[in-house]
Amino acid sequence: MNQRTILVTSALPYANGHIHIGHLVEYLQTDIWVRFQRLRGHRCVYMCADDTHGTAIMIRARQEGTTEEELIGRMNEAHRRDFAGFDIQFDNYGSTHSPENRALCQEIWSAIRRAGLVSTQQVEQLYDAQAGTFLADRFVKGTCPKCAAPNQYGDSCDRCGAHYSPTELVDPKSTLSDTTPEVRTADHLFINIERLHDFLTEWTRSGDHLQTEVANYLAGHFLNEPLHDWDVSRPAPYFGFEIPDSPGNYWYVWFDAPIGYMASTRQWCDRRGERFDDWWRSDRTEIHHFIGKDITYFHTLFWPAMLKTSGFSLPTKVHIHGFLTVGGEKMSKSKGTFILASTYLKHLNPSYLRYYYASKLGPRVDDIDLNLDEFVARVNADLVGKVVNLASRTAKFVEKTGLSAVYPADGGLFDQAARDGQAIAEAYEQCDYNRAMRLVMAVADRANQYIEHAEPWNLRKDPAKARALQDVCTIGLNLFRQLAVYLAPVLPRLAEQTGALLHQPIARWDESRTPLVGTPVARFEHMLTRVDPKEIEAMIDESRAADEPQATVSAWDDGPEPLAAEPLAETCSFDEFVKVDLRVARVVEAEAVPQADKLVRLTVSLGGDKRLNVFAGIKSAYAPEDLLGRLVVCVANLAPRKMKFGTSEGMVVASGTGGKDIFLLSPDAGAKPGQRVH
RNA sequence: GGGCCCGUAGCUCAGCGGUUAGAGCAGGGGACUCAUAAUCCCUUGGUCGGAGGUUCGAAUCCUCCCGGGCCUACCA
Repeated sequence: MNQRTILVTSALPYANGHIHIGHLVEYLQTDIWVRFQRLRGHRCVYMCADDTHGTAIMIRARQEGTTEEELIGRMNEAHRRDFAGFDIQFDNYGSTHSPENRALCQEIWSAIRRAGLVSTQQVEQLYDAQAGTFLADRFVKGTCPKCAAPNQYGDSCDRCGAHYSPTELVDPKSTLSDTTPEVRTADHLFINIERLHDFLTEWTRSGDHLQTEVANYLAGHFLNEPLHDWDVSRPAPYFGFEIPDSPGNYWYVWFDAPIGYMASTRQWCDRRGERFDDWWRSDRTEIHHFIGKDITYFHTLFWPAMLKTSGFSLPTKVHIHGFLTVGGEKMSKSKGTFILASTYLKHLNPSYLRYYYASKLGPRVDDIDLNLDEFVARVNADLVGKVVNLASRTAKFVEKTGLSAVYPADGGLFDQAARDGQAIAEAYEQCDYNRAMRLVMAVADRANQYIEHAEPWNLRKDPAKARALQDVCTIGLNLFRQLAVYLAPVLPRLAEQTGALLHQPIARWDESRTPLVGTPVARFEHMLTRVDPKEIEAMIDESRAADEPQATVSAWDDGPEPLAAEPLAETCSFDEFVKVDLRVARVVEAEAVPQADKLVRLTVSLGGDKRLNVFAGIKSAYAPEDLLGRLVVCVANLAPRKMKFGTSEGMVVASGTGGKDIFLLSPDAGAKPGQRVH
């Protein structure tokens, strides 16, 4: 067999969230395919990375009071951990926020420039002056200009379905700062992709690059009319890479994200001493992308166009899968079906999900459903009842003797299963895993029938039939080993356990064609336990519980704006905190400072005869007479500060943005002046 | 609003123009007891979402309708 050289990618998960079981459909589908190719003896590498750029990351970092780099670094670690927990094995897992990616973006961008495909066009957009950022449609809310429904997003109305641009909204508000955004115009850079129209028409239709339904979809929806220019830049502020020949503008996240596939490859090449061009500029290397149907457009039109223009290899195939539903419905946080990878791993064995998805996945774009009852039934019946059971019911009879020295007559069972390997391999190759699993289970059924018929448990009773017993178990274990080979892409752990049981590691698909004889057999240990439905319940409960704090927050309807407007300060140690001596104090004198716009002069008592003279900038919100007698919290050990009107010996703490929007803190009833706030 | 996909036995799906529509699981009956109450044999069960049409012939092709799912809304 000719050895193929194959580069495989999965879509880059966005650094804005954790991996959940919906994501895993894709990474498991890809990992199985990669493992299959390697088992077949091909050279196959699997590249992935985090997709880290864009407005959403920028805003989230702000809301969490952290930097984008810290946020994406944390997510990168979490993603790697989750993938590893599911035995998903990348050759390299990088980040789009890497020097390699920046360099490749630059290289591809230059090529697109040289090809004369870039133009500058003015784009009108709402701008939030307080947050200092342009607003995507979903960051603007206002009243629908058609039906006057309040609280509608900037693009269309949920109530009447009207379409409009965010500039048409009545009384628009930024969801970031709750201020009224202004209309601003900015220059954006566009790629004239229409110039590649003929190339794309040809590419999408030829060479099995796409599933037929995808090719038809593109032909009927995009390629039947001129392609719009693609807006690939965003004005500052934007978390991403600044475009070197267009200062102040950044590459749109969808420009640099797919280039992340290449950047990840480059990191791997540098580490392994490989030549990058052997992978991305070679006719001999196949490139396979696995993606979800939602990002079809980017991977089948823009991406090939970018690669073509910059002289890199085009994808051999873009494999597109559907989405996951749970119990026939979209994953739901409140129903507990929005299950994070990490939550799953706390309760269940990853092999279960690997097998279950394999048993559901086909080569089409169809959605797949995770039915939890079926999940239990499939795993228990197929994996434990049929497959593992084969070893379980034969291995112990040959623990002492090992396998027969010569493979016995088995009525053609082994040969038939070896021949089935062909069809199973084809199914894997086509990503028709559910067909592959059905074929494998048919082999398992025949093997169980054979054991049933041969009755090793009766042979065992007669010492004269020891030889026959050994032969029957040799056959049973060899059929089992074939299954382990066929399932190895899906269940790498089972393949390893089988290797250990029979003292012969499974490394090649072709090992399913030659019976193993004469080897010792290790003591049998359970390879996979049955799914306990209680664990599923516990997992669902935990997923539902994870949603509850959020539900509480939303019930109070507290918006994220204040925190966004003033991000958290850097971490402060306890020692630093205790330096600040906060005390409960009573206002015993209060007078406005006539010459000052904002100041009120207070005398606060810390109990006994301890008094502090404090100037507070609260005139616009509090009348001095209303303050007399009330309790406040003040910073009592603040260094005195000389002001025009006297010396301020402390600070009265308050929140708010200023003006009428100032709120003094007061302790609950019972607090006494002079008590420290800890 | 636009679009894509699906609707075949209780459940999950295969079949995608041609003999009486299949599988696994579940259900019912039996066998076995080696095995993680696993396995084996037999068996019940469907007017292929609905209505039209094309055809000698349709679950399979076309149209419409109904039901479900999903995506999309600085981009289509």
